[in-house]
Amino acid sequence: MPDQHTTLRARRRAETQRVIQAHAVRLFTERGYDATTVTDVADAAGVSPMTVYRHFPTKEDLVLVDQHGRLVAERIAASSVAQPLVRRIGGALIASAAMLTRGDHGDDPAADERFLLARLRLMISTPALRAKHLDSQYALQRAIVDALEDDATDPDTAFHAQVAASACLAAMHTALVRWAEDDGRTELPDLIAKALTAAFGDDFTEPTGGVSTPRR
Amino acid sequence: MPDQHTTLRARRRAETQRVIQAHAVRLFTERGYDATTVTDVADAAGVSPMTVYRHFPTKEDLVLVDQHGRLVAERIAASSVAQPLVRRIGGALIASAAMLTRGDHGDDPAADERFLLARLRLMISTPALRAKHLDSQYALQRAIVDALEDDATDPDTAFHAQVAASACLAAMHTALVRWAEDDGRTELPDLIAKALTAAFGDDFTEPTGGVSTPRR
DNA sequence: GCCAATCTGGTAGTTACTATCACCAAGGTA
DNA sequence: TACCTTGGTGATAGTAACTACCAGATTGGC
Repeated sequence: MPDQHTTLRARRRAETQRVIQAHAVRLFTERGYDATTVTDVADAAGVSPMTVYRHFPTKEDLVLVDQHGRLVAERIAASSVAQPLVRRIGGALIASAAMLTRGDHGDDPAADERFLLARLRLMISTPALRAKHLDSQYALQRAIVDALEDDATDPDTAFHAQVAASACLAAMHTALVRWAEDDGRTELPDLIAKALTAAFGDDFTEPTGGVSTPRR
Repeated sequence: MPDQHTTLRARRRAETQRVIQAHAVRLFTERGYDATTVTDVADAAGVSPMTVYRHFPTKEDLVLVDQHGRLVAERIAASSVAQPLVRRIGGALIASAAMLTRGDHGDDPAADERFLLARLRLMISTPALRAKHLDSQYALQRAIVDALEDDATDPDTAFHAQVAASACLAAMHTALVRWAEDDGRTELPDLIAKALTAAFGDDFTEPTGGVSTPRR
């Protein structure tokens, strides 16, 4: 079996996924999420409802599926253990956001950002999407804690990591909402940095050498 | 019309709600949330499925409905505007948690806490419940910001309040999860205080010019 | 060209939820 | 007591998100 992702099958699979998701986000934006059935999406994409469910387990996944979690976890694992927790996590969140907004795969860089904004607006305004998105952020929180590699035998250390990760993600989420309300006019990484500074103040802005506390 | 809540109708209504929710949480815990249908709950409670939907708009509400949000918002509104944000919000969260765990309406005080624990365990382990619970926390975040009464004409001030509220709630949620994992053996208010301290350090523990707080 | 793996589509469910109807008890009024 | 409005309850029928389960078509390695 060729582990390359460039086999014809894999390329077709990725392409149909892209097409289905694009039509889904467009229809949801035009007619509303609840007013659009999965069958509508399937018809628009030129496939059967069954195929939609094959690629996206739930209707919500048509909007929520992305690579953000993977990006963040990789950045966390690559970050220096010497830095304070909020700085490690916050830095990874900012860097990942920069990658996402810059657009990853050529073509039209602005199109990627517009698509991201459209998805984000849906995630914020539609209760079902908002709920599942928040749950995926909760999953990301656990992934972050795992990626920190604290070898946390001490329950207090583990608790500290959980708190730091959840608070950082909450701050980022607030920045995301603000970014969407602003129609993406502000730079997202800057907004996230601002949110983290608002939450943690010096603990986030000042790196390791700071006068502030290297506390428990 | 008698605005008292003690009319026969209101009492019966509250009682049926209580009975339905109790049977629901019991069945969900015994058989699992997904494996239990709304009809099962209705049968156990001795009512029709329609009646269940009259009292609880969705299946998730059978577990999620509670008074926590109202408690927190009231405490926030009653807190001193002079205090820093995280302290106002954190204080309200701790005080509300104390009220919830102490049990509010007589009878068996430990029963209230056991019921709360059972609900919380379901909220954490069942994806659908977890997602909607997180979404209700997001709604609580906006309620908190409103209750702060900042008259935030300045968008930066509003942003700061959003960030503070979301980060505090994230810390509280981490404490809730820990509390459930611990089967409620630790005092919940203490856990929340610990989480807030872990997240914000001195910003939370040290009040405006005050000495350190009597924490554990 | 051949076989296994995969993609796709159709049918027939289950279940959460909604809309609409009629029935009956609660509670204030004559 | 008799009446009548209000609101809780229940049955029926319908929508839509899924979930097996089965059958045909296409790809990719031999």
